[in-house]
Parts: sequence; structure tokens; C-alpha cells
Amino acid sequence: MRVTIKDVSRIAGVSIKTVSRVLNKEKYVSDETRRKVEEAVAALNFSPSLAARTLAGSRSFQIALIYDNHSPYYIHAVQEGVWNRCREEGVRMLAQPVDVESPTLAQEIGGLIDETHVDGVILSSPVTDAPAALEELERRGIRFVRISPGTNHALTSSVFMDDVQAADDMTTHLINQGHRRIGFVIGHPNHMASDQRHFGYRRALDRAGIAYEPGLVRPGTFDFESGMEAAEALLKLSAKPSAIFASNDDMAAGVLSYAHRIGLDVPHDLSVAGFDDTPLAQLVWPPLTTVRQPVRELAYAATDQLFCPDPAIVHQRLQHELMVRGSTAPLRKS
Amino acid sequence: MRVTIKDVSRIAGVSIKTVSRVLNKEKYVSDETRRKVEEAVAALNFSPSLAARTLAGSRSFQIALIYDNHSPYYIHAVQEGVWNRCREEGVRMLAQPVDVESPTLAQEIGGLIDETHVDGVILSSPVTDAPAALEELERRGIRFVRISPGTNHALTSSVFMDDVQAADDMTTHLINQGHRRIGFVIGHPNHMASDQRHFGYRRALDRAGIAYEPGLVRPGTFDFESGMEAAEALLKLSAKPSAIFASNDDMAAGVLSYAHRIGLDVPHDLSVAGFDDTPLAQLVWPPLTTVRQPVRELAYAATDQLFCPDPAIVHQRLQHELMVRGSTAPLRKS
DNA sequence: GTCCAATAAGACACCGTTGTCATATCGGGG
DNA sequence: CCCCGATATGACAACGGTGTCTTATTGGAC
Repeated sequence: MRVTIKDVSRIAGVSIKTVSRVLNKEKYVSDETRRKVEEAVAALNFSPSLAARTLAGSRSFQIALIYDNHSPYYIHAVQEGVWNRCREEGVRMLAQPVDVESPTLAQEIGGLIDETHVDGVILSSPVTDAPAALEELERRGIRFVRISPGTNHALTSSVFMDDVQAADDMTTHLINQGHRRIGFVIGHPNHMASDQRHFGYRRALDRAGIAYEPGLVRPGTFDFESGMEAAEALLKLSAKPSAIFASNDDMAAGVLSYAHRIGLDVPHDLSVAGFDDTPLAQLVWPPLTTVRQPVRELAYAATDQLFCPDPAIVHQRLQHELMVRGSTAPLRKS
Repeated sequence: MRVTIKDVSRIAGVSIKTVSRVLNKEKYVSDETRRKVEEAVAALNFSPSLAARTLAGSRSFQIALIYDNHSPYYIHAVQEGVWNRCREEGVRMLAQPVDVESPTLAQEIGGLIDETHVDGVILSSPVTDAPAALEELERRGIRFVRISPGTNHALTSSVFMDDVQAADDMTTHLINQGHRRIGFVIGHPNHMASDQRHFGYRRALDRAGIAYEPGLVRPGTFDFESGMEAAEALLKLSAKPSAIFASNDDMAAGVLSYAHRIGLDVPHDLSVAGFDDTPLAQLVWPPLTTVRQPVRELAYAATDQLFCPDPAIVHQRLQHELMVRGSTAPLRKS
């Protein structure tokens, strides 16, 4: 049947406890013994049962990644980052999609933790800001790290980028190109990042001495359709914007699409900027000027913090990057 | 500390075995007792330890989804489909990215199974056709279902769509619009679907009495760049195609992008068709005519088969759908 | 009234590890 | 040479459930 630690101990001629010691890289095992055990492990192709380790020990060698589905690209990148760090650590990753609006959110998360005894949890936006989730995790005293949280809940570690500064940078880029009437499409109200990007846009305008015009700002939901709708509203204004900054790439693609549909030439008739630098940014024409968000790196760093024994609460900021491509251009004199 | 089955049994005034029976919905528990146990479970907010159940019992309440990263959209949809079925069953999903080219693939999969005791495995393309993976799973006698396998390994269950027919349908659609010189971009050589789509293209041409011209067929790797490169090669031919059928959407987007770059008007100067109907298809201009691949449904059905106690090997085909959008048009008489 | 199958519930071993404690040996300071 | 802390290893009891077996108790069929 299944190969167990007993088989290994028999082959190696030691007790199961000693095998366990080798497996867990504990001190107080002689080189000679260690070698024998390692050989036996290799010979039998032994992998210890996670279930047994979890039950008997104080670790489960599993962490959970909890997220709500918004952008497949984003989630995919997060999973990749978390997974990369997990694999180095020999830890399994449990991917757990949830509905952040669900009234049973806390219960679901609690159940997950009770069932699996995960050693820690990574929270991805927008679950990072769901009070029910945070309370549940804290009540259980489980370690968790948040990726790009919107609220600076001082109690927990997090990794993030500066959304305000990034949106400011992008807006400033457009201003530097001579644009004065710059439309803005806000993100999904669920996401704190939406407010921050909105704020960054506003801050850049202020600094440049350009008045903030509510009419140039449209609500959106981070998806293509809402970008199109926002573009339609903005481009039907009598005083049209010469540039539109959509606060994520999907919406920017929607703006682009609507602009094409009514015969505008991007970037000469209209500059369009996005945010996130998803692959999509380079799968549209013209390729989007956007902000690269280091998602993989954020996820990796978050997981690293989870494993890192440093008990201090750490807030780590990673750098964004302005990706200037073909969808923005200097304002045409007319 | 942690709430265990003992606490529940104490509160309910029954033995732990009876609690276990209720948890597992076994027969031979009186309604009265069942009610008492359920109340105790609810009162204590009890979730049984998966580790203990796995160790003691014959099930682990976990399945693994093994995939290699190609398209984030595809993987995301697969995960969603698998997860949806898992949630109904109260089973956890272990997402396991692998490198299908890795020489240690079998070992990784073997280790996963030994460690986690998963009850079954879902294989997503292209891992579906990695001999090392299949052999390892069979050697361990573990149940697994493949999503869209390329080879018809008679031993295992699978769900799939008819790639040949779908590519045939799309090609026929183009032919019906009057196109005769139809370029084709092949997919990644790793994926069996690439050959099948290629074959479908050829079959449709044959039936229509159009000669297959190797010069109109370019290799690709399922990504945007390879689509652009293929488009460049095809559109520099002296006898240009009037339509290009790229065998996935990313490559079609690449074709579209290159066409725009050299000033072609799609669809009037060139029809472009894709395959998969990823969200991207509607995030480009003009929206792509493509084949809808029912990925979520395939994943859901595969998981359903895994849980279904029917031991027979089942091959289930799901229907594709032609999505005609703005990127294809009747051949312009010139 | 007897017998047997179906129903209902508990006792107890066991799953494969790790934690704790006990034991043995070794090397060096006094 | 003795004693003690560091090193090295093993015995054994958990961990929290399920599988198996045993024991009552019912309710027809004969």
C-alpha cells in the first residue's frame, strides 16, 4: 500500500522519530544517520502525509489565498506570485474564491480555517477590506497578509503600491503633454483603489492649477462595458476632453473601442490611458499607455512575509511604473 | 481551543461515532438524534478537521486541478467551473500549476497525491496529454478526468468539444462569405488542439474544393506576438489572403493589431477570425468573430464526472458556438 | 410466541505523523 | 576521574476523526 514513515525507518534502520527529525530538518541528527534516512526516503520515493503532519503537529504546510473574482488577469498573477513563494517553501496553496458581498463570508472563511488548519492566509483585494473577513481572521489569531489593502488597518501586515501617486503620475504625464481637459473613469466602488486613483487624478490637477470638473468624471465598474458607457457620456459633452484616463485597462479598452466606433483617431483625436498594465494593454490598438502594477511581485512579497518569522507588522511598498505606449500623444493644436 | 467532534458529542449527548454518522449523512440515525447533533454542530459552529477525516477515512474531501499556465482567461474559467462543482459537493480544490515540460513532472504529481491523498484529479490541457502525468496517475490508480484531451486515451474519462468541427465551421463561415484565400495561424505545438483546429480548417477547404496552400498557413504559439508575426508574413505575400483565421483569440488580436498598423480596415480589407471567445474578443476593435468554447461548462462537467459514482469511462462532448461579430465580412468585390 | 432482518447507537482500534519525555553517549572543564 | 551540558536517538502518547465490530431494540412473517 502507501509508503509511510515506518517503511522508511525500517529501511534506514532507525526509529520513526528520527525519520521525522530528518524530514523536518531538526538539529541533533548525525550526518551518518541523516544520510541513511535520506537514502531510504529517495529509494522508497516517500512523501509524508500532509494529513498526518497536520493532525499531529502544529503546522499544516498549507496556506490559503482568498480572493473575489474580478479580473482573471489579476487573479492569475496573484496566484502565480503566491505559488512561486509557496513552492520554494514546500507549502501548498489553497485557492479560495469567495463572494465578498456574501452575508456568510465570515462563516466561509472560518470553516475554511477550521477544516484545513492553514498556517496563514493571503488576502487579495477586495477581500482585504471586508470587515467580516478581517474580524474572523483576527478572532482566530491566524497570521495573514493583505495585498494592496485599501484601509490601513494598523494591526496587520500588507504589501501594496501607491495608487494615489501612480494615478497622479499618469495624470501629470497627460498634463505634460498639453492636455487640460482630462476625463476620468472611476473604478468599482467596492475597491478602495478606486478612490485612491481618483484622488491621485485630482491631486495632479490641483498641483497643475487645473480646476476639477465633476462633469469630466464618470463612474465605472472596472469592466469593458462601463468604460464604453463612460466614453460615450464624455465624448458627447459639448466641451469634450482631449484625453481620458480610465482607472483600469479593461475600461480603457472600452474607451478605445467607443472612440474607434465613432471614428476618432487615437491618440491624435483623443489620448487614452489605462491602469494596471494587464496583457490586454498590448492586445489592443494602439497599445495602451498605462501604469504597471507589480502584481506578481506583490503577491510574492506578501507570501514571503507570511512565512517570514519576523512577528513585526510590516508594510511594504513596491514601485509602480509608467508604461508610455501609443495611446497617448501630445495635445494637437487646433 | 479548537472545537472537536467530542465537544459536539458531549453537547448532543451521543457518542462521537453518532456525530460522525450525522456528518457523513449515513443511514441508521433516528430523526431525533440527527436533530440534536445538528443543533450541537450549529451551536458550536463546528467544522470537522479535514486532516483527521483524511487520515482516518478513505476520502480526503479534496481534489486537485492540475494545469500548465497558458492563457490566464482559460485557466480562470477552468478554475471557476471546477470550483463551482466542488462547492456543491463540499470538497476543496487544490490548484496545482505545473510545467508540462519539466522532467520531474511525474514526481511532482506523485508527491502531490501522496501528500494530500486527493480523491481525484482534473487535468487541463496541455497536461492532459503529458504521458508522464497520465502514467503516474494510472499507476496510482487514482480517478481522474481530462478536460479537452488531445489524445483519445481510451482508459480515462474526459469532456471535450469538437475542435475539428469548430474550426471547420469557422472556415466554412469564411468561405460562405466569399473568401477563397484564407490564411491560417496554427497554435502552440504543445497543444493537441492546435492540430485539430488546423485539420478542421483543411477539411472545410477540401469540402469546398479549395486547394490547401501551405504558404497561407503560419506557425504560432497561441500568443499575441506570434499572431502579429504571422500576420506580417501573410500580408506581405504577393497574393495576400482576404481573411485570416487565427486559431485562438490572442493571436487573432495580434493579427488585428498588425492589420491596423499597416492601415488595413478590418473587416473590409481583411476579415479576421479567432477561436475561444475569451473576454478579449470583445475588448478589441472590431469585436472578434470567434468560436465560443464552453470552458466553464467543460470544467464543471469534468468535475461532475469525477464525483459521479458511475465507474464507466465516459466521454462527454459539449457544444461549441460560432460567435459572429464585427471582424469578419463578406469578401469585397475588387 | 419465536425468529430474523432492519434499525439505532456505542466501544475501540487505527490512520501516519509530531510533541514530550526518557535515555545513552560524548567531550571538555575542574 | 567525575560531572554536566550538548548531542543523538527512541518509546509512547497524542491529534481528531472513521471503520469495524458488538450490542440493543424494533417490527413483521411464520
